[in-house]
Amino acid sequence: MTTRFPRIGDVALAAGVSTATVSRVLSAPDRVSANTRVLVLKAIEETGYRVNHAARNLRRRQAGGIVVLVPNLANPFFSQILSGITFAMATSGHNVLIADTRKGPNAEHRILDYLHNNRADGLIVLDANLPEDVLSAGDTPNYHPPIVFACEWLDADPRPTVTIDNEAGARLAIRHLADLGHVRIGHLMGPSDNILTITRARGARAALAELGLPIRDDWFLDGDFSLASGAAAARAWLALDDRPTAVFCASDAMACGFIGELHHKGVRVPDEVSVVGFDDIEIAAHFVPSLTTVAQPRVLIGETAARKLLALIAQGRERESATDASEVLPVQLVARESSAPPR
Amino acid sequence: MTTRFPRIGDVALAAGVSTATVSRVLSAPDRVSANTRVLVLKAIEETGYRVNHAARNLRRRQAGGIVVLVPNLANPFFSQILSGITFAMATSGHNVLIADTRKGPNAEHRILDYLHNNRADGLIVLDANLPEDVLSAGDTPNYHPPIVFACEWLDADPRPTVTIDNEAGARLAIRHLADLGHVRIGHLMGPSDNILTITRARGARAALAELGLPIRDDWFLDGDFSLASGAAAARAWLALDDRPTAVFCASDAMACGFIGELHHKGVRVPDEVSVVGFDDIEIAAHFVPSLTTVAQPRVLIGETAARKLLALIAQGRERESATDASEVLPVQLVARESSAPPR
DNA sequence: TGCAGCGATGTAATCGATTGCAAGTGATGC
DNA sequence: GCATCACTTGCAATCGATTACATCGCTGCA
Repeated sequence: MTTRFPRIGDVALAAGVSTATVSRVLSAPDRVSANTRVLVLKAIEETGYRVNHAARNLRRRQAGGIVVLVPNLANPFFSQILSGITFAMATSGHNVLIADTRKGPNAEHRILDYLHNNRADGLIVLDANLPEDVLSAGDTPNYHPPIVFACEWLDADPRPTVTIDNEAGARLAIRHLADLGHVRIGHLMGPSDNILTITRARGARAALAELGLPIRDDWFLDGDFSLASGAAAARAWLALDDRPTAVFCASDAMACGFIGELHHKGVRVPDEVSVVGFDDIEIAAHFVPSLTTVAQPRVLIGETAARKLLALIAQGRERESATDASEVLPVQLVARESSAPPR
Repeated sequence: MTTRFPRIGDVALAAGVSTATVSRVLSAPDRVSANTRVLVLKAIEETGYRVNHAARNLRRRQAGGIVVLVPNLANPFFSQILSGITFAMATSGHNVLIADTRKGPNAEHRILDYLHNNRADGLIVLDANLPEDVLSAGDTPNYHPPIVFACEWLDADPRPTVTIDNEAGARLAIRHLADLGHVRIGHLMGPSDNILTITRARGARAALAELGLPIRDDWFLDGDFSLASGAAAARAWLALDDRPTAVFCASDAMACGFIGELHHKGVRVPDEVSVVGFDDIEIAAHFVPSLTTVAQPRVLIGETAARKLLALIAQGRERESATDASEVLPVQLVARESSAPPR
């Protein structure tokens, strides 16, 4: 507390140059001669100088950070995506703020705060099911920083997205079960208004149709991606008169909840019913039984979204505008113990 | 892009007052008369004004955010702690930056960046196993923002901590197993240099001693809190000539990995061995079998740590200094299927 | 009447870095 | 020998909000 932080002026003094030169060494080193550059760097070292980001951001008219909107931080599926994002952002010097859109009081208010209060230079949205007005580009468009959607997206929205091929993923799952010999295949879905739910269910239906297998509405169970909803679906499955011999779940969490609850009720997987998940979260390989699932390149999704956002931010500064909107990354089926031929 | 953001001056103009008054309405409303206050608020509404945080932070000589250092974001154990932290911080207007200390390239460098580069007004550290120098208070103490340790801590460090009673938690687990009739009890530990590993192992040893049960070094298995290390420990357990009939694992993740691997090898839990975990992560209740474990009040831990940090930050500004350092929160045993009387 | 005291408001300096513009230097070309 | 150009560097305005200090008007009391 006794000594102040060194300012850029202190460095300039120590190096015998102007503050402008010090600043250039920091943000445009090639605009400074090699000699003075080492001089300044030595002075920075000696004084222990650190840039004051508030001052830099003020002058540069930027926020210095981006915000990631996550529907549920507790879901381990997202953490690897975040990993990819922070990795890509670290090199650009942007802070990464993570906001859980569902948890905590007045979550919606917090998000609007991020959106409008120029706290962020850009947004990565992993939750497309936000209240209408929150993401509507219509009102006061100049107040909105650039947005990239990842994983989820809004259907007729022109903004860039980074997604996986959900229909293809669902097809992989259904075909895998069919290949094992299943002909009675059900699907445990996510929340009905969710784009992932829609596309995965569409893929599942399409695959069933192609294979000439029955598509029965009572075999399409409702869930919300959570463990608890998987358990609830297990009870619904047990209550069916005429049960499918295999269930494709739209998330690994639901698959785990489903299997866990069945186990409680004395039903064995895959002996009595095969289960396939979606996401390949870390525990999938360690579950009992280990979970057959559709794997997503999560780190890559995060990295790609981050890079896209950085490009948009840079564009905004140069007042250009042209980004090829969407990127669709591949998925992969990982076969494990939870799926087997029907009895 | 055409129109600039309204500045505080625009609001002042619209309300017919000075910028000082507008600023006061925003940050000290009672220093302004009720009349002008409504006038100013209306003007803010009309102009759509938002404070520029960079300018505010610059003038107030603060960073406007705190950083949370997490050892592994992918571990769902941490997300609820983060939930508590963000909740408490939202009301204070601080941004919350989350940094994974283990993942990504040059993680250490990133942390030092946070620490020294006045990006943060304070730190919450959930990972006490950082490189020595990173957290050493010795060098250039005035460069360090206040730090609160949560969950983990450094042993002879005077800085405030928010923890649980790890020894008591371990005792609960051991006693539970003993109550079920187990006399041959092992312990799967975390990384050897970790304070949680040390205290939990100490509690386990103490409980075994009190109960007059054998304490055998070959029954203390090595792990690192991860799923994979739990699986490895299962193989180690299988390789023992003389096995314990129950294993207390220092984390739920390891317990799941342990059980999963045993299942692969055809060993049933709890029939052939009972397992108790630690943490009570969400999946514990849904695992097969559901996991007996020691539950921590995670949201409370996060909230408490956040409040403590805010107090420290406020203190720093007033140049006082007096915070009662530590807070120890209670734990609770949750009995489920993975523990049962020995055969 | 005069003055202390208080509440409300305005004036202007300040936080610390960035950057447009201009000036200085030396090299190159004709 | 002079104009031109590239390259470095410095000067000083600027980003937008906060706040110490000054001012003003009013009340209440001696």
